[in-house]
Amino acid sequence: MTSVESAYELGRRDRKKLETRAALEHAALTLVAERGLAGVTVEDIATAVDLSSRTFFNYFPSKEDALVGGSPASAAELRERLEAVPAEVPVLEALRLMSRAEAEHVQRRREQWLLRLKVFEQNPSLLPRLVASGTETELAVSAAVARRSGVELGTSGYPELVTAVALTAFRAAMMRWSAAGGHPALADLVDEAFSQIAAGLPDP
Amino acid sequence: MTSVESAYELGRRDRKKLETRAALEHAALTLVAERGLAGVTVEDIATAVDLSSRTFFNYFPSKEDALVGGSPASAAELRERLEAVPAEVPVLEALRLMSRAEAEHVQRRREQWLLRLKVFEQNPSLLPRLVASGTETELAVSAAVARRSGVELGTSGYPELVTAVALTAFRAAMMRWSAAGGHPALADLVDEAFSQIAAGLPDP
DNA sequence: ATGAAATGTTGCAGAATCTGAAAAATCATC
DNA sequence: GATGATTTTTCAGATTCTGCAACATTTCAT
Repeated sequence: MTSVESAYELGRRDRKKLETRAALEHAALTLVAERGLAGVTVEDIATAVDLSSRTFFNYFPSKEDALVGGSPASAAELRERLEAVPAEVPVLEALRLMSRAEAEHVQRRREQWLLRLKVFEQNPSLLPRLVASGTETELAVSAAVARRSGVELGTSGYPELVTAVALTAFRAAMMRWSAAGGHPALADLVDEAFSQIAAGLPDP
Repeated sequence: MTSVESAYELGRRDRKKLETRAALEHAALTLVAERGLAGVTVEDIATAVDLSSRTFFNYFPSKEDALVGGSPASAAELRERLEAVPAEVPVLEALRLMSRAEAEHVQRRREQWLLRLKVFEQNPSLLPRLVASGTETELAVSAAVARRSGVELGTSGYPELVTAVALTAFRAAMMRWSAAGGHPALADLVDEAFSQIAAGLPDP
């Protein structure tokens, strides 16, 4: 819970910064959910939070980035979660545990994530960005996987492959979760996906 | 080979269109490889092919889309390749065969794809787009998978998962191929990735 | 061959995105 | 409170992208 604890130690300035960022994210999501991606300008979003549009760009490089928001977790957090799993645990299982933890984190921000995923469904051009946020983390995670499995990055391709597949499974579970209105427990869907993968994805 | 055969039947107009499109793609790739993404404007690209920038936008909605080019294959082509595989073949194996065919197609355009992948490595902000181009196809393929495996889309999540994992494996193989300078046969790398997945991604 | 229809290309006007630089407001600290 | 650091704002400007109308080329029927 490093991130939460350290939040207590922030001064007014940084607290406001986080607030502003969250407010912009929220405004962007709700506005785009209402009017669609093309129906909302950065100006609109900024005005909704009573800020100048230039300030918006101090927080996000583009309109789309505000919708993606902070990635589900920072690369560092995921890596920590992975490294917290004992070394005897097989790699895929370790990635499952990491993903479960992440799933619970997402579920804690249930409403926000369902809104986000809904926006993404309605504006498919955004989907790439969602994957993009994973791109940075994918590197960090695959590096950790390489260390754990004693394989060098860029040789066998194993760390890259397991990592990519694991994150893909996580994303698939999120989509399914969203499509089901967020009713099932996301962690269960994650487990299910990993089970199928561990079994080699046999015909159903 | 439907696409090739039908290409013979194109009139001058459509032939020119394809040429123009390819020329724009090529110019975009080489220019960005030289100067970086930010160092190239749409104006530059259009001028390099002696077209107005307005015409550029008749072909591609954005600079980035010109770099991604036509996806490795159209969704329809992939679906056809998948449907060409006998129904008795297990789903994952069918997807492997489909990916192999695609790999050979990419290898036939070796230089172009290596350049593209190099540009993507140098401009990580583009990576999402590469995956994006897969997004459309992912839908078509998962629909075909659903039909083949007799499962409805959006219920078990199985078609979506296998499809996503298969395309991920393909992408991982392409990255590895690119990192290795395009020397190994892409089809072999694809096979290897699918083997590991079929085995449940055990520790190496 | 010729003319009408369809389609491709271009220039222009204009909205929206995004960046740099400097002034103005706000916050931290002493 | 005064001082220094950070954030927000204003402003100018480059670039991206879209609609529209004019013009050029290709296609097709005759």
